[in-house]
Amino acid sequence: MNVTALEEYGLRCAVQLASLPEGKTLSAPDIAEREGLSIEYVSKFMLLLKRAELVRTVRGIKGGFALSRQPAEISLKEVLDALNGRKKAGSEFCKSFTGKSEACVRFGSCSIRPFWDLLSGYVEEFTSRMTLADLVRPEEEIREKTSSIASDHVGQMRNRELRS
Amino acid sequence: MNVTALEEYGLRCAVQLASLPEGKTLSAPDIAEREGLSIEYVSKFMLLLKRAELVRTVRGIKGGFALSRQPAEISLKEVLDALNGRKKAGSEFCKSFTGKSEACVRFGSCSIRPFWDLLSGYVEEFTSRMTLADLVRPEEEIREKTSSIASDHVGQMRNRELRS
DNA sequence: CTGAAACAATACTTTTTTGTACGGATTTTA
DNA sequence: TAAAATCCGTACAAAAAAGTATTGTTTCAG
Repeated sequence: MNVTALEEYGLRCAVQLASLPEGKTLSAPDIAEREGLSIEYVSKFMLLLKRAELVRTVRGIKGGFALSRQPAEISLKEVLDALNGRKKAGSEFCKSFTGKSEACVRFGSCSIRPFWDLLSGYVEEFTSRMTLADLVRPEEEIREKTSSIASDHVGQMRNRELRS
Repeated sequence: MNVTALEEYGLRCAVQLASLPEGKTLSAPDIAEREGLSIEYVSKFMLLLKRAELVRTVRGIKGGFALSRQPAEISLKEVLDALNGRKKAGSEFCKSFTGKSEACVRFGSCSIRPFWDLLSGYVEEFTSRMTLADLVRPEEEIREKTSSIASDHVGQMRNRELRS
């Protein structure tokens, strides 16, 4: 389970936009400069973010990129999904299978799937509730927020247990 | 953030061994058969697990593989690390950098790093406390266990907050 | 109106990951 | 002791991901 390059660098570019004053735009060369990345690579990320409608663009000289919504209204999950383009997370492995069999052997009963599902469930919740605005604030405030996400998560799991 | 093929299929093979009666071994062809994977591919995983000393082998005809410890004593983190072979999780991005700069631009102050660190911290804790034994038990018991891991996690975060 | 600077899009190259193939070493069994 | 079945290890091929290059379109400024 690892972070992809697209997620890592694409998120950085998004954070650059999030730290921009309202109404301003930033050009690809500017972002590339600030992040120490190549202009072409930055352009690639920005195109993905634009297609996901997270970013709006201004063309022509003096053009550039800006977030299409407030930083606090854009979850990290949205950003990461836009960059990652729908990967097989968790249960996708059950269908697309590499071996001889048509599908996964454990079709009826499988204890590995719930393991991945629980883990990725937490990741989803965490990234859904963190926003771009959180990543332009000082470090200390992040820890505070994650703590509350985690305790909500526990609450939800308890509820699921009770219902079942 | 996605699960690699090595993690997914390698873990399955490890679980096959975990569900084996004490003292018994399972050959690569057997595992391949049970998982619907190719023998060569299975051999690759088993080699990795052996090198990490999670698995012991018996050579020659009638040979095979067995876990070198009790399933309950082998964490999923150990298995996944063995398969994944030390990837750049989180903070590795700060050093190995793709762009022009020597290292990451945000060297002094960075709020993206703590985000990944907190997330991967949870993943580490989760996978450290789940064991192979957990994955051979029925699904329902997994949920129970994950719930307790999560609430401990919250407790730890609270403590960190208080100390800082 | 023309050139410069920017976004848009696709094609291309390189590197990594995924998965297979094969030859050698080891041990049991007949 | 020889054959068969197994692990061991590397080399190889195919696919995907990571980055780069290039060409086209838009817009501003002079």
